[in-house]
Amino acid sequence: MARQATGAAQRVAVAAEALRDEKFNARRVELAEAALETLGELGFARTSLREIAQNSAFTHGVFHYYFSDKLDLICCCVRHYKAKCVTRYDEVVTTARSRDELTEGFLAKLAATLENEARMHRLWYDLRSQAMFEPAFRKDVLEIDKSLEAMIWRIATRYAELGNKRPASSPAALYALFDGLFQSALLRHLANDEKAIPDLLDEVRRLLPTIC
Amino acid sequence: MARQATGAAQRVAVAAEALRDEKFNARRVELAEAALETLGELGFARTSLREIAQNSAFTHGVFHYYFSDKLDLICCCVRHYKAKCVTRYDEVVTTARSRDELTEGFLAKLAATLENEARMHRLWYDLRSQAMFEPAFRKDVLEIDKSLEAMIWRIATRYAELGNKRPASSPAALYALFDGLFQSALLRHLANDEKAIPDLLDEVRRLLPTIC
DNA sequence: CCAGGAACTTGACACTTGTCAAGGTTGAAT
DNA sequence: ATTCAACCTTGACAAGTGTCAAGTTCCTGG
Repeated sequence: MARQATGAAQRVAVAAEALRDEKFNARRVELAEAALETLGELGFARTSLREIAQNSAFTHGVFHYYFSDKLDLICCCVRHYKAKCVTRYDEVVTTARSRDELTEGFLAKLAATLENEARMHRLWYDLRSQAMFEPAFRKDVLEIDKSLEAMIWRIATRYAELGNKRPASSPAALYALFDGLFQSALLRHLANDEKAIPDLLDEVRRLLPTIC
Repeated sequence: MARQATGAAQRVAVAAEALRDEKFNARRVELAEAALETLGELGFARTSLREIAQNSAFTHGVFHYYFSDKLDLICCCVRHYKAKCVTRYDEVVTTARSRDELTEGFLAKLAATLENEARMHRLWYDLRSQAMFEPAFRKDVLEIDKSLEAMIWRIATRYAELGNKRPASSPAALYALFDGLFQSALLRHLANDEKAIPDLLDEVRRLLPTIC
């Protein structure tokens, strides 16, 4: 009976802890999301915890309550960013019924991303560069890179499938190609180059038929 | 005669000033080169002027004598870096007498660069990302990017020429492809992935015949 | 209702940062 | 030999940094 009571109490305790953990994690994500605002605005090098706090509804102390240090916070940001990014084109891929439909859907999303989420993406490129210096970032960054490669691969294989073909290059090469084009377009777009987006779209439109 | 004397004096003064300018610029380059050491080691975000000074033969004050501020110094670094980079493959391109020779020469240089100059290249990617946040960097970075694109294009056109063909893609796409592959390989290499370099070489070897 | 702990705020700390002014050193022209 | 400007060093300054400990508020279980 004592044992049973203990068992029940333990179960309750475990459940309570799980709940607390969940709440804790939800808060972490909230804070990470707030941090991403400032990081996207200023970049890694110029962003301090106090600046993050000032551009949010939180005080700078909370961040130390939920994160062991600055790197921990930013790692959490990077991981959170991933979840939002990696499925961006999946709807287009699954709904497109022809090559043209897929092409147009892809291009439209590409343009919209470049237009509306430039800040988040420049942060991604910033953090990926930071990973070359800071080992703590590497695991997460490499993982996200793999996910993005898979994302591109899903598009390419579907595109090939719709033409009864198979992609002519490896996943790595295709990702390198599109990532390189996007990165260059992003920089030009941020430098107020009006032709950045149309040039990217033209390039991709021309390229798609040649990769399969 | 007074006019002649003035003219001569002016010519002397102009020459003296030119000499002074040259010396001044030479010193700037010296300082920039010293700064590149530390920047390559720590990255833009973690590099301070004092750190740069401590890892060099100079005191931190000199840097303010020769540069108006930190951005000025780093811009000078970027510009100086460019000159060293952009001609890396030119010898291979001009001496190669066959496709195979060009391929092997290119791959060898690629591997050597990744192995020996990883620090300089991660700095380049860092600064290119910084340019997305810091307008002051954009002009130089975009210019260097163009030069690198031209460098890749020289390789591709020569490779095509040696097979009596023409490149199948645009300069922008080819640069995006190789830059993307290199960047990914660099990150993996820095993360101690032993397969980073061989994987890159395999990929490029497979890719080259398909781009022309 | 109240004790106690979780959640959060505040202010202080030790340190680093970019910048600059005041001074020293050097070398060449007079 | 003196002078003067170019060159460089030094030390100080204010502003900003990450971190943390002490205190406050709030909420929930008993």
